[in-house]
Amino acid sequence: MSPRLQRAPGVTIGDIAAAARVSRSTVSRAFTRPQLLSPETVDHVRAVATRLGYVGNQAARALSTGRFGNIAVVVPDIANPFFPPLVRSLQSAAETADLAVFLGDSDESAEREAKLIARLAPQVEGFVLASSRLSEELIRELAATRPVVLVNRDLDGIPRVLIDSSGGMTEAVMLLKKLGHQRIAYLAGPRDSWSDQQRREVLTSAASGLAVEVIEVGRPSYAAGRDSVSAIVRSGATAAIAFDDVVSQGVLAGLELRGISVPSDFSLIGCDDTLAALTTPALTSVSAGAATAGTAAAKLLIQLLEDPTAECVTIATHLVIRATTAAVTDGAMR
Amino acid sequence: MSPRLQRAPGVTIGDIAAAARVSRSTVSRAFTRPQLLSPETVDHVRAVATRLGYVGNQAARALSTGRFGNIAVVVPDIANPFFPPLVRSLQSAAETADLAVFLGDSDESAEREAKLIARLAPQVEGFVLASSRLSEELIRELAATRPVVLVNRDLDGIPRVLIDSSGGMTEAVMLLKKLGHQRIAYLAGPRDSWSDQQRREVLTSAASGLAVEVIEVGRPSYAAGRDSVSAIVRSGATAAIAFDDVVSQGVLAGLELRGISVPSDFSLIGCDDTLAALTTPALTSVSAGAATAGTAAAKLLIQLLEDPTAECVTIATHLVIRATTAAVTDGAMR
DNA sequence: TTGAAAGCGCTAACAT
DNA sequence: ATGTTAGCGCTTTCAA
Repeated sequence: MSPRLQRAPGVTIGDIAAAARVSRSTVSRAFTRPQLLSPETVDHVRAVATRLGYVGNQAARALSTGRFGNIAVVVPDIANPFFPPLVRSLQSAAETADLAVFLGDSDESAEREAKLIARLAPQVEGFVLASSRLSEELIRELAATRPVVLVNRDLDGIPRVLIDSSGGMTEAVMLLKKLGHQRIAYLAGPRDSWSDQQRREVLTSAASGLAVEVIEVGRPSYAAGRDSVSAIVRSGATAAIAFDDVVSQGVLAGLELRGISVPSDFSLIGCDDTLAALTTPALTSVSAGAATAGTAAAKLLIQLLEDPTAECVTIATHLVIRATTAAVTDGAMR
Repeated sequence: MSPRLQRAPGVTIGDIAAAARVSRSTVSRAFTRPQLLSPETVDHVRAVATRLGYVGNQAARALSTGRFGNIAVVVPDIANPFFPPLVRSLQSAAETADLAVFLGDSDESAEREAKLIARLAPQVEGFVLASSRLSEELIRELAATRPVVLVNRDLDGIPRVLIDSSGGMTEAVMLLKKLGHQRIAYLAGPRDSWSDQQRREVLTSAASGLAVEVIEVGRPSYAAGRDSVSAIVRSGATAAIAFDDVVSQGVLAGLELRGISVPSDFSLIGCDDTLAALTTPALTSVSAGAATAGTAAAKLLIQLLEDPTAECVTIATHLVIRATTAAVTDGAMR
């Protein structure tokens, strides 16, 4: 049976007190500190509350306790397929702890992110900042005020969930090497993205014996990927790893446009495994477990709310091989 | 143990009043109704407030005014690519009106949706319910309480944004007919989805001279689409329209698996245009303008907050032709 | 084990 | 144009 929705005037503690013939403090205690009451009283009050469809007024509670029961998650672009699974699992975990979640979309802008945070700050217990574009200074300033959990941003001393690309990226490079590729391209993501920085590093260090051409695509998008193909061709690479699956799809389209077939003429690997399993051909991708990260971030924040001790959670990645990688056929792109 | 110590250290109106040597109401008015005050007073108070780093306490404001400055958007599944663009544009429009937005993900469950709503209700001005799974009764009960805007749910008298598939669906059928198809399949969505109901109706009425085979796939997913291919083959259809792009991708994969090429052997059309433009091959799809709907819903709700008059906004769809449709080659599937 | 009463920070009559 | 006062719904001393 579905819970009843709150009625227009709102059922207050006073209403319950009257109906249950107890004082308002007793009603309050029945919910917040039931151990102080006799079990019968607790049961009775709760039964009445349920019957009346009582839902605590968070604003009033917050005013009294300073706790809001809300958290906020801020992302650069909820339409980027990396974030929805993260937000989804985040909200699910928050719900379990009876926390409501605000969503902020900064549109990849540090300025909008700051505004969003300022707007939300007065009514949330804490923040989850995913792929934050904010300056380190601003983040530290915020973190000094209230619990903050970072996702894919590595700031020492601030609780964070890091999706460690190194495993998957290394596997990707190894695979490409094994398949006979000698020159590969990396379609790089935004400069201020921690994930991108990490991927660049891993790539160059794992690529011994392999030439890596870094191609900047700016804001990662399908169009950016598609348009980067001329640069890829120019580089002479026979395989590419893209910053994410969206870019990867764009590259795929751009290659097909030029008559370059994947995987027979060219091998392609994406990252994050967001679109990869949902497309035809299915994309080889570095799986990032965004959903896992969302849950981890929520749990970390919830824990932080009680015990403000910094922590860092790392989530491993691995390569998921699908239809877009193959051995070089004649050693070079046609 | 004093929970009050956890309250965020904040500068209050009282502090400003003392520092500025005016009453608290003057301080309040300097922010909410400055036209009632002398310009000098306003400037002075605001200067002091800024110097002290004053940030209004939303909870207190809400408790006093009954206005929260928050709205909530509830979706069945934020990971479904239809919703992120909607939520994104919704939040953007809300931001313009200085409204913060809560996100609820009901996981396709009416019960969880009701819980979410009950939890959020005491701190939001209004709701946007996208593809709500709630019973009509519960929705009406909620709508009696506070402004509610429905997306893709058609309840008379309740403000709603309807993405009208009929235009796009008709175009799709016409195209298929023109291309020489005589028997097409419709991969149907969830029974309780308004969009699906509308699509079925349009399909059967627009398909004169065309045999339409309706194939139920249950909860729309990639796997469901892929697994429905045997039924498609059995039906003898040479083209298919899928309930959404995710199903469409699944069908595409299933067809390729059986050696049936799209579009040379089979024509495929998706709906919603979510994944369609981001994949290779790009998918022909009935564009649904989810982002437009999000903006429309936000605007409708904002308008409703001032003038509670019901309204219904309809958003037209059209067919976007991409690489997955073509004329029948030999009149039947190989 | 329960009740009475004092605020939390703010806004909005009602005064002046 | 500005001050005074009374709450909003809840939690939490302090009493009983």
